[in-house]
Amino acid sequence: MAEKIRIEEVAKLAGVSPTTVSRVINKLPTVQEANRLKVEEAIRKLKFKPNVIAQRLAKGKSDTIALVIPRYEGIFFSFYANQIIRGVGVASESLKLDLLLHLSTEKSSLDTASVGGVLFADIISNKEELDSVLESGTPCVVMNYKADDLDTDYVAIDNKTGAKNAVEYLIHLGHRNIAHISGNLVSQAAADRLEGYKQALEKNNINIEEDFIKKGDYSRPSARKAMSALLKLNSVPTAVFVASDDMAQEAISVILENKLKVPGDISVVGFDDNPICLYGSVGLTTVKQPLIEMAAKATSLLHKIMSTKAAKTSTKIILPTELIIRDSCRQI
Amino acid sequence: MAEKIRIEEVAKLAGVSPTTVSRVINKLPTVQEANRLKVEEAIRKLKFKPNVIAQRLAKGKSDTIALVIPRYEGIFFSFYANQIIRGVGVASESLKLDLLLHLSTEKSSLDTASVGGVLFADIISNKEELDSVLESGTPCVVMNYKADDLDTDYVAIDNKTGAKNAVEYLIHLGHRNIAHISGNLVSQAAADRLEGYKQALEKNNINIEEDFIKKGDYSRPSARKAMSALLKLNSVPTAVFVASDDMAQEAISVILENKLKVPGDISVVGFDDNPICLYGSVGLTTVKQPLIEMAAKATSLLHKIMSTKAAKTSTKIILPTELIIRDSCRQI
DNA sequence: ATGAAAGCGCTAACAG
DNA sequence: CTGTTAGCGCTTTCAT
Repeated sequence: MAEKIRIEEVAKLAGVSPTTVSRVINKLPTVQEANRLKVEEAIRKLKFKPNVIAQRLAKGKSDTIALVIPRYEGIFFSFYANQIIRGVGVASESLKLDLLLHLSTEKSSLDTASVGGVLFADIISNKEELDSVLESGTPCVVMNYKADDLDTDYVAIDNKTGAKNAVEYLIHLGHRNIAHISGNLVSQAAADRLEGYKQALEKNNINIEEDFIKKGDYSRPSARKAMSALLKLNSVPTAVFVASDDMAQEAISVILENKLKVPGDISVVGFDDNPICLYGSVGLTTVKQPLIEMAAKATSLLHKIMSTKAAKTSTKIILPTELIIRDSCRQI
Repeated sequence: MAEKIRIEEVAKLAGVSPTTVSRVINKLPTVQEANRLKVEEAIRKLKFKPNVIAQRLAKGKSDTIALVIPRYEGIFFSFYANQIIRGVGVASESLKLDLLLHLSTEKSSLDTASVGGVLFADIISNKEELDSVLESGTPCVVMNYKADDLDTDYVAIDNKTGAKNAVEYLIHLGHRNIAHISGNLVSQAAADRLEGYKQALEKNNINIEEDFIKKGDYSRPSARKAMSALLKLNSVPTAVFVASDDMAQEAISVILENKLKVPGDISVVGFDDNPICLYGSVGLTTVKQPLIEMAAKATSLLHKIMSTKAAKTSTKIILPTELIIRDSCRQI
């Protein structure tokens, strides 16, 4: 158990006041070179480490950011969450920010006091939490949710256009009976993808058939159920746009189990560009979203907000997606 | 920007001293019921939230734990890391501990001052970090690394027996030419799996052929290289035990690309029970390791250590693995 | 059971 | 450029 040495001992050893030591620690320019050297020497000798907690209390601010992820299984246990955690983890590391991981439930609201800023990974049934953070005045950036109604900065993905492009690709391939298996519509992303699907159809004068729209929740079982239902329709679709790669993969399994071929009988497009879809029975055509980039941008934006005391500037960033064409779709 | 109210305002409103308010907050029993009610009422009215930082400084301890993950790509971007983060995330949530995610690099040593305890997710080239935490006297538990030489508690997986069981299963199926593609041997887990492989062979009087042992690093490319080399051998093995499912999946791809069949020509066993192997061309037989359980156990162990000021008790837990038999191995 | 006073370890305002 | 003096907001002896 190493003895805790305080700034005072360092000061004594260096023959200066605690204040001067503090100045050295915080790299303030107003310290004579000679003194700085003495202090640094003393710090080294004593193996002094400033107590961060005391620093935070005195400075009244923290360089810790919280990443809150809805503790909604479908999202927390997903490719999405993984990417976000990785992206934010790496970004905060390089910005020298401490990262607090907070799995939000409906009640457990984040304690903003210990944190200098908050990053929301999507907003699903935890809007009150966002509100309370906003109200507390803590700097905040939300990801993947275009909170235009709220006074907060965000970095989101253009889900609507991504979905639209995917469906138009299918249409250009000659498909007209295109189904959609959605994600959980409580998430804005899922709703936007559904909307993009509809817009593509409308734009190309294809009737929107409610039977072709099946609600999933991002889970494999829900995709299985949805795909099975689609297969039982009188007129089976020739293509299906699925709101996640994971669900797309499951849909393909169902199709195959029913002795149909992908893309021979049914074309499939996913969403995510999850590496998992590289190793299936057929390379999945999908919509790639820049999750890591979104996470990195959000983190550095938050950092900027935290470090400038400037008046709140509303930054709203929307990142584009990219259609990745592999082998799961065919010309009709 | 909500006004920051302090304990003093609450005290005033309730007509008691700050001390009493503090007692109520900390649920000390020595407060009259009447006063407690008044204080609680005041807290509610003022929406008072104690300042955690000040609490920490005053109490001299923190209920934040750090999860340090080696920032070694092969591990950070793996199924392993995911499971650990999830396991620790959920466990710490329910224990009301704050979770700090720390990606350790060789230099960036964790600042133990702000943290009440530390969890290490494996030890790879960051042993000095462990040492420094240990030396600081901060409570600490390491996962997946049997640090018997160090004075620390740990929760690990019985990799050796897991590997041994997998290889013996292959032997019982009649295989004698069994190869191994290892993980990165700087990790103890990979070394143990290799050791288990060797022990199984020895126990069954099968010669250990160095040509059959290929060193991978948990990455897919390394597995590809290893499997290709194996296929070029004069006597190609009839079975291969691979140190991770991800690598096993890649090995299978290589085998298939060479017009051989799994398990027809070559049987394959993986390690992890990564869901990814459910959806490949063949269900992968694998060794399941209780990662989530390990994470949960480690977290609660750490919590116990942190909350009891008792003398250090050395707890060393080793969790068993389970062989999951699917379709990638055949009788010979 | 309760309050006054003294810190926890550091930073910030203000003189000098 | 440097030291002195107050705090940051809460907990904790120690009397009462």
